[in-house]
Amino acid sequence: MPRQVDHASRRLLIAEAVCRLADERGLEGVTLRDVAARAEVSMGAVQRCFRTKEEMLVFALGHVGEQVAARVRARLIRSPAQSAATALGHAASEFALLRDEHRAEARVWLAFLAQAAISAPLAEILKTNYAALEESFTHLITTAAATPDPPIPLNPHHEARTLLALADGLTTHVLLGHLTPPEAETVLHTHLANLWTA
Amino acid sequence: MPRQVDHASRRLLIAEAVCRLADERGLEGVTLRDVAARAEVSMGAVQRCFRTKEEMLVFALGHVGEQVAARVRARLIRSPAQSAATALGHAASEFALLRDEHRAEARVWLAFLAQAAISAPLAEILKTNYAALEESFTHLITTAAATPDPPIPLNPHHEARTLLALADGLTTHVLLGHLTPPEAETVLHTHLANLWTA
DNA sequence: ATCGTTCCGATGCAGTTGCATCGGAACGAA
DNA sequence: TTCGTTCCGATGCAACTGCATCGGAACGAT
Repeated sequence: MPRQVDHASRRLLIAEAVCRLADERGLEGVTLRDVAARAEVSMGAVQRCFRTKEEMLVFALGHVGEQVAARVRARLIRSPAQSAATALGHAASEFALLRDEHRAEARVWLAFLAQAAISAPLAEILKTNYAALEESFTHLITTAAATPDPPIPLNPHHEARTLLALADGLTTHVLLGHLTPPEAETVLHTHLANLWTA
Repeated sequence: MPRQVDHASRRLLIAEAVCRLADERGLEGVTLRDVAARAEVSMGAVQRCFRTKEEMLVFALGHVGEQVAARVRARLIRSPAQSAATALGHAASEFALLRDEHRAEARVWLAFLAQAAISAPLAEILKTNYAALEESFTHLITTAAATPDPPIPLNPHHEARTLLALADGLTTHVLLGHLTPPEAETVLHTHLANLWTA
């Protein structure tokens, strides 16, 4: 066996570079040369890891999706939630990428979102991610609605969709500067609060 | 006075071409040559109307924004609303671009949204558009909340923001195929219905 | 008819792009 | 060590990009 290289970790390295570039200049500013430079590998290495540019982008999007999902999960575990309702608040707030330190991630997400409207493979990945998130939210809402006495009559699946769309919209509006992160946070939490009092 | 050309209408013609291309291939697939071909003018003509490509894109975005705003306005006038509440429902549904025939417009909107995260001039235009929409919604909500007896205690400005973000998120999710247009429509209208019963 | 101005379309150009190619370095097996 | 395989980095290349340029067509004033 000749020289062997850890492809998996190199792919991750490249995906990170793609994200940093997408954050700075948008997805159309991502070129193979720049990615290679940013990842501090040669272009040849990039080409060996991914046959085409699109393959690289698809992998990078998958990576971002996992990061977001992981953060939501981590948040749920870290604060084991006095109640499902607060857990839901934490998860939604985490997903909405409202905090400044997630601004880069949010921009990458938006860039991929727009690209997915054109590229079917990207859209497929995003759909999978959204479906998973929707299910998580549905589950939390179901629990939260059943907890109090009397239970709150809600359509969990439906509310999960609402929450997901609202969070996405808020992320976008914060990125544009139409809302500030605290404003968006307020909107999000008021919406959740209204759920339990409706 | 030598040969004169209607610049304004030509700019509109070109903006339309930009939109059709952005719908098909995304904003990064929009090149001066293709725009010229699609608008059935020469590249020279495009260059005379807009000094740079960015200037062209900015104008095109302004055009789209006006179209959307005009549709919302038209909808409000066409059905002079038995109540402010139903008027709001119509306006929001119009803005969310959920119907199939607005799919192209929604894709263009999303493409510009992503670009605006990179380009300050584009972001400026979008912010203006959103601010105007937010004010319209605020006004409608104020009226709707004051109509019944007793009045409904709401923060109109706040609810307008929520509605705007929700509509945007729904548009995105429909474009991705995560939701179908009817599903999104249901989410939107349920949210509105909950407003008046909260 | 002639002129002067405005506009047009074609072409040129330097810079980038994604991808293909290839000689040689790196490394494990013998 | 020697060989065989795998990987690497540089380079090449055709296509495409936005923008500049320019000769001439179109057209109103004279």
